[in-house]
Amino acid sequence: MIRQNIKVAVDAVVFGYKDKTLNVLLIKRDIAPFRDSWALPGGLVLENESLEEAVERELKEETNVKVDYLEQLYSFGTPGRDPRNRVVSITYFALVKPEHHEIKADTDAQDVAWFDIQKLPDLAFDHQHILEKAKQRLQNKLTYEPIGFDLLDDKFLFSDLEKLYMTILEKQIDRRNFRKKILSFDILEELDEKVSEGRGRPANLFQFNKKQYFKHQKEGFLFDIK
Amino acid sequence: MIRQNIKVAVDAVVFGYKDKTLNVLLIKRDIAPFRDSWALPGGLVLENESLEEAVERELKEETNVKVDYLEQLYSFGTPGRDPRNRVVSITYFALVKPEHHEIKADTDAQDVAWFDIQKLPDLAFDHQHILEKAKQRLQNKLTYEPIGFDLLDDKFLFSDLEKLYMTILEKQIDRRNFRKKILSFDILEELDEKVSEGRGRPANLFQFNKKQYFKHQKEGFLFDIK
DNA sequence: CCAAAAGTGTTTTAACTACACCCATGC
DNA sequence: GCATGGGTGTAGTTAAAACACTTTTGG
Repeated sequence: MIRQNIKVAVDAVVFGYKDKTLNVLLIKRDIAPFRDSWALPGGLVLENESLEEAVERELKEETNVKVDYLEQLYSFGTPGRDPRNRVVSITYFALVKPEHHEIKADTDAQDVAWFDIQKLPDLAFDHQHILEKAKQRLQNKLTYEPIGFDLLDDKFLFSDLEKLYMTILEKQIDRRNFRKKILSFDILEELDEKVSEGRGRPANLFQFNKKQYFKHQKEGFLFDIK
Repeated sequence: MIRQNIKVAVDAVVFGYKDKTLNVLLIKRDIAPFRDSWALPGGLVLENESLEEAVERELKEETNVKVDYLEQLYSFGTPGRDPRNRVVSITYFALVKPEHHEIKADTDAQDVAWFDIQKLPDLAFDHQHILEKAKQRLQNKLTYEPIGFDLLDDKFLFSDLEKLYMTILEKQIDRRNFRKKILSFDILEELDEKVSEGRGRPANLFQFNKKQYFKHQKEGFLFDIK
């Protein structure tokens, strides 16, 4: 067998929706290279864990975050992307709901923080590039899968969902058409609870019905928001 | 740094369209494990080549095929997927035009062959699973990117394109609506050449105009076939 | 009663679907 | 002249886009 000394790592782009903006979870590196730079959470895969287990372990260790949605994003393996050794990184795309935001730095990290996607610091390695790819995935995915609900609290206002779509897709959306479209999918439950934001007419809370979504999906229904 | 002994490989799912059927390029393994089984072409990544270079090299070595389209598919890394060592495989999705079909077995392979996707043998490792994923990618991609042209000769009949779509998407398509739709994209050139298939009215040859496609794409046009 | 956000319907426009007959050639 | 595949248009239906006023609350 050919002698090969390539390391395998995982990195995660974790998105959270806070204060009406899209945020990414970053760690401040405590070791060289790129010491004191901000970077995506991640690290080497252990001998006997799956790739997903590696991501979840690293996220727990480095940030104390447990994600609500996780899927593989892309693998990066250009020689030289890590100045120490050849490292192939399998990257993941993750979403967390606001209530899980009890972040805490730990292993190999001096600090952990959420960054508004519009106000990012310089990132270590090729992490800027990875983040771009993740952002595109998020934008695409939002239009054909109901992943927006993994960024909101279980109970949410329709206006929050709408703002989330506008923020992430970076465009204006007509309130009436949007509401009509989403409601026509029959995947939301309107709760008998109203919330007042302090001013204006109180709004109704809604809840995503995942079972209903899977049921409709099996019957051939396609979630699709332009 | 943590001791880690995971190998990094690449594997490719290469699709070709022959005799009005969708085919996959497979090799017959000449070494253990799974000796004499059919498998996807691929192998370990060398120390100083990129992942794409590794795929292209392995395809050249094992099958003598040079692909017309290549993109990353997915990475598989479950412990135990290779009985020898832990191997993480970064898999690729590739398309070849019919004229490049001069396949030839070489390194580590007793044989190379095209298999009709409907008549596949048992595959080594988790290659069946990888192939499923590739097939889904092909079906999806065909509807929102003009990759069908990478499976046809440079000059083709409209009926070939139509049959290709029906074969891959596994459904009937209305000839008139399909032609109308594709032509409305303004990405095909109708050539002044007719071809007779032996019987029936001779048909016109068409050619995909990639420049025109990129131009329209920049202007916001979206290729989309239902 | 004023400001602020929530809630709601109709009309116009564009895209998709369904569908059938004539044409050019080889034998 | 007949069998075979190639080429074309229209009407009906459905989904998307555009658009403005009324309601409920807090201060």
